[in-house]
Amino acid sequence: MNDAPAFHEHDHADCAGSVMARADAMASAQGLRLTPVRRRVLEVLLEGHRAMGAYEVLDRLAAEGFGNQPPVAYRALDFLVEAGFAHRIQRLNAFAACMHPGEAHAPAFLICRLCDAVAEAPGAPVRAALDAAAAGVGFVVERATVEALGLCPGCRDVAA
Amino acid sequence: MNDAPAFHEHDHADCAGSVMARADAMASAQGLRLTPVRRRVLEVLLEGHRAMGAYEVLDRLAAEGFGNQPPVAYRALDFLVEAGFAHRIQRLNAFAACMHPGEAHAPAFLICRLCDAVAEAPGAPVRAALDAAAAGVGFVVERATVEALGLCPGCRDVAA
DNA sequence: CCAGTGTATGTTATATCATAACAAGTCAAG
DNA sequence: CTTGACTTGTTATGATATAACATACACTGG
Repeated sequence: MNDAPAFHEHDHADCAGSVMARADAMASAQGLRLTPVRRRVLEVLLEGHRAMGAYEVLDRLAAEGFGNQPPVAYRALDFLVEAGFAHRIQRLNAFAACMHPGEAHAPAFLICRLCDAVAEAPGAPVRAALDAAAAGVGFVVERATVEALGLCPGCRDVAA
Repeated sequence: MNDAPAFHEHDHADCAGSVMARADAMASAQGLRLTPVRRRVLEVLLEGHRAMGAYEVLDRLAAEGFGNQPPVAYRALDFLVEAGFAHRIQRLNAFAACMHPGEAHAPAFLICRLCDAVAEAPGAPVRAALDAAAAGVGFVVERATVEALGLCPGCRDVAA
């Protein structure tokens, strides 16, 4: 976990497939049920390879014969986040597939303001700095949200 | 900017007053108009000394004869955030007065999940770590959101 | 002074994001 | 084959946020 695949050229079908395979393995190993709806939501997130709103995901589900009410999407998304298969991007009120399921990580998100791509950067050093700052005032950090808005390599070049 | 006043005992009227005075000075210096609505919103945030939702602020405004529609609150809050007099806390969909107006800072927020107090911690080291991680993949960080959810000193003791 | 311009405020309406509560279906263990 | 845990579906509503337009205010140049 030391690069940000979303910003590189890559065989996306392949990368999505491998993430999906790892998620399957993890789910089996932990007794989590990756049901059709949940599986499909994860696939949709992987296909999009970007942060997607719950209602956007819901539209996809509805078009494929799943339920068409918000809780259907929110429940599947909440499950995926809880299981570590997806992340919630607070800044966008949106969700993105985790590209490193199973690997312990404290992700920092890099959000391109032009193309909306979202990449996970190694967040451990960031988290360490945050823990240190918090410890200075006696605060105990349980969960951290680290999100950067800016320009990805491609859009930076285009903008220049 | 090297502590988190929200978690300490302090003369709050005094601290709010001094922040307000600094905001006034800054606004004058920069030609920003700290109008009655905007001023009152900042006062409300300072009085609460915690993150407040836009509609909570709006209720206060409405009770005092200002407009009672959402845009009134959102516009004032957006102005304060833009001017650096307040911060938006993404995690809570809420706003908090900036306790260090005018000082350059990259705040990291410490949010107590029990008492909802919000403090600003020194975020420069965190930001530096984030910039480094982003630079590794060619991403340029323009704005960063760093928010930690956990326990403040007081609630940690109570919980123990 | 006062007309013109830009900014701020107020209001109506609506868009967007999210969850509570309950009903019905699925499936495996006993 | 029934019970219990979980998942999915649906209805309804709550919470957060903004678009669009009208009105009021305040400064500036004539």
